[in-house]
Amino acid sequence: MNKTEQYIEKLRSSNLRPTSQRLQICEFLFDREHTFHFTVEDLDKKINKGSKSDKISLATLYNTVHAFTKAGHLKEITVHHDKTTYYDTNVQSHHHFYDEKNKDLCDINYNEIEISKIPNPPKGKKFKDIEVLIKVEEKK
Amino acid sequence: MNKTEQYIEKLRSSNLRPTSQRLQICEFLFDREHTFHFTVEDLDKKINKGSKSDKISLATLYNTVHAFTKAGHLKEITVHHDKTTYYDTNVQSHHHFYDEKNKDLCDINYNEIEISKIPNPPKGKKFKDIEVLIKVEEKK
DNA sequence: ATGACTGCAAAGAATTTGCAGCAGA
DNA sequence: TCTGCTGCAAATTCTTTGCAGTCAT
Repeated sequence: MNKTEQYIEKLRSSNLRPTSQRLQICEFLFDREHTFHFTVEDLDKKINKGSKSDKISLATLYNTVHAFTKAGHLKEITVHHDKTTYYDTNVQSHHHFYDEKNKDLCDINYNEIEISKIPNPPKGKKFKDIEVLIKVEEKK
Repeated sequence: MNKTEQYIEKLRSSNLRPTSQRLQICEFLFDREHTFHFTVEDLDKKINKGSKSDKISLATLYNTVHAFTKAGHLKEITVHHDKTTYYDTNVQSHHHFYDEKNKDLCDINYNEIEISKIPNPPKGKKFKDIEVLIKVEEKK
């Protein structure tokens, strides 16, 4: 099974029609070795650069990213003080280093952080997930 | 020294002129026993409700909140999946519980969470701060 | 008097929405 | 054929900016 077929399968299994736009986006997002962090604007710039035809409209990029997130193929991530939403191709629970100045975001594996003490959730609530953001800055 | 004088002092010490708007905002934000989380929109709604006169313009609210944050009287906080910026009157380093559904945010003291293992920052970067967000949901 | 501050309205950035036409099942 | 998807443009939401008038010092 080649890559394109895999993407078609991925889409089908989430009840998403494998349109050419979505396949193009899949290729861009998932055909890479490492975790990838991006914003919709990044997608727009990278996918729609150059060739005048073949542009994928912003609305479609937003639609697709939302659909992928809902389907569990992408994960929204929180970045401090930043109004634009970032997405992560690493959908497993994990943490991040973040350099606010350079907007430099870097994954931390779940098992690289150990939390030895955690408070009880407020009344009537139960634990769902934990996210650690380690803010870093350049050494001078 | 009464409260108003304290606020005037607070402002003066940050090189901010104690205007009537700023004092009004101080009173609203700091005259409370517990930590307070808010957005600029909250401020607008709560401070500008009712009385037709005396309204503080949105621009001034933004200016003031920014000035207070810069001066260290407020802290910007990150809330997952939310585009509006939240501020916290608790300016010490601390963590949060967050219920995404109800947008319910709750402080966790710094010492209520203990992290026993933490990875080394990426090359050329040094540790600055750590923020833990524990996502919770309602028990059913 | 002289800066700083306020408030309006306009501009901006990021995202969403409505809808007509197109394309995959 | 029948929904779902795309793309355009307009609308929304949150925030910032320019600037003239006002206020604190």
